[in-house]
Amino acid sequence: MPATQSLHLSVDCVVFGYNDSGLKVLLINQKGLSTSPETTPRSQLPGDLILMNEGLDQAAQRVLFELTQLEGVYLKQFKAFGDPNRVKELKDRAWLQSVRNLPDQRVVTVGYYGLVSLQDYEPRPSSFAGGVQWSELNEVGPLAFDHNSILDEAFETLQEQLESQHISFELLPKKFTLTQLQALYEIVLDKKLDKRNFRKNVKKMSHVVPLDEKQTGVMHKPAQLFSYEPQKD
Amino acid sequence: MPATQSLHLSVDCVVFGYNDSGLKVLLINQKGLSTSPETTPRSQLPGDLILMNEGLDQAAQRVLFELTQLEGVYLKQFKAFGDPNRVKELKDRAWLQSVRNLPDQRVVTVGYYGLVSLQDYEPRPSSFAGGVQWSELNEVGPLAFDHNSILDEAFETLQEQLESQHISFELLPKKFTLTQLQALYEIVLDKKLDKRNFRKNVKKMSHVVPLDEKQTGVMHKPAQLFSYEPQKD
DNA sequence: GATATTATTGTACTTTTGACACTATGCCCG
DNA sequence: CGGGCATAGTGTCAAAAGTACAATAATATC
Repeated sequence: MPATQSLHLSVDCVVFGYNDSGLKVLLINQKGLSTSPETTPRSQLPGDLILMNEGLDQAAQRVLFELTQLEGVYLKQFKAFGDPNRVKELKDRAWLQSVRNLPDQRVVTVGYYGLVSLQDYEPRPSSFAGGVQWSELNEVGPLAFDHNSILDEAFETLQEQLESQHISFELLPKKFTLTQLQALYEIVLDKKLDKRNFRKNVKKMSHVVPLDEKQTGVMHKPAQLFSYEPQKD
Repeated sequence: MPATQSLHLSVDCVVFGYNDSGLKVLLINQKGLSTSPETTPRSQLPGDLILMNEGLDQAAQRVLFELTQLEGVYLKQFKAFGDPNRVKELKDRAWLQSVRNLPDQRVVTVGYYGLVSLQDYEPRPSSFAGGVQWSELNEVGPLAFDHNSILDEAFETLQEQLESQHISFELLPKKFTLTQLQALYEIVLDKKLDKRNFRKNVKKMSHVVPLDEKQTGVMHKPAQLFSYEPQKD
């Protein structure tokens, strides 16, 4: 008879936030405890153990809300991470000991990526325990645990799914211009796109509909606003 | 302080097997215990709890081997299933009670899909405890737990990834004909393909290389054999 | 009203996709 | 050994999709 299994299960959320100044990722800072040298608090992805009576998607929503106050965010599971030593590194022990009943327990985590428009979800950073920050994607330093890998895989998933899954609109304001949409594509896919060809393609998408409204507050020709209509298609 | 988390983690493998007679899925039969009416043993996907010191991929390989003797199979994680009640249904209790120390424990499972060629991996069904069978995909009856959903999602994943991931070759013998490759595509994608256009496309794939060898044992013009060369591309 | 700034639009070319039917080869059998 | 059978193998044309490319239009500011 095998030994009784004993491990923890968590969810970790890689929340991407977008506005005209670029693509960011939401990180939280581990609380205090910078006593010893190699245990200086690091940033990490918002994540925590799931509760006994909640599903995984539900856990991701709850954990994200509890840690960052973000609510109703588009979240999608993308991969489980289960290396037996993923929380065993020295650098992470101090923090684990400060928050877990069983800090030595193995933890398997289910990764979610999340998408928000930084314009609609006005970011309220550091409003919570330990601090919350939107960090420029390519300025993310070393994170706790294997969170750098999780972040990388989440971004690769985003790149793969951006076009096929109608998710780009989750990163934009409800009303957006085609220039904004194109800039988003260029940043996520990391390549320049031709403006006229891009617009030709968008016109074929029945789920992107023009509104009777134009951009305001800009000092040049205001652009047509569009919105995403999921039902169509 | 939250209650200590206590749950089990398993892996479940949806192994697809292919030969000229179609696409099958590997199921195992729950052992005996058909005492009570609604607890007649059902088939299920090969799966079991992970061990404390193994990774997820490793667990999937081990569990598959222990339950079905299949070794070295292409396995890929596709989704975690964590409904809190996924192992709580009445129909599944008898079996759980017969095999688990803690039959009431919540179980989250990580789903893997697997691919084998039924020609190379000569199927040795019912060689093991409780019986092993290759079941025609559309003749799968009600399975234990949420295994029907897991199977469905695995198949959808296979359909989505077949073309982009060079995985079709895992379902074919090492040496295969273009007709076999096309038949596989037609079955997995569930649509007829044009022979000439299909071959035109294959010729563009540098990882599909013709061998100096032809089909034997057929009573008609023997076809050219091809093989998959992963390094190219 | 001139200027600055971004929005908006079309065309020619290339590449890819999709529809479609006949000839070739090897085996079997008489 | 020749005819029949079964599957292998191959090319062309039209439509659609993708790609490169630049001039005009609308608004705010000064």
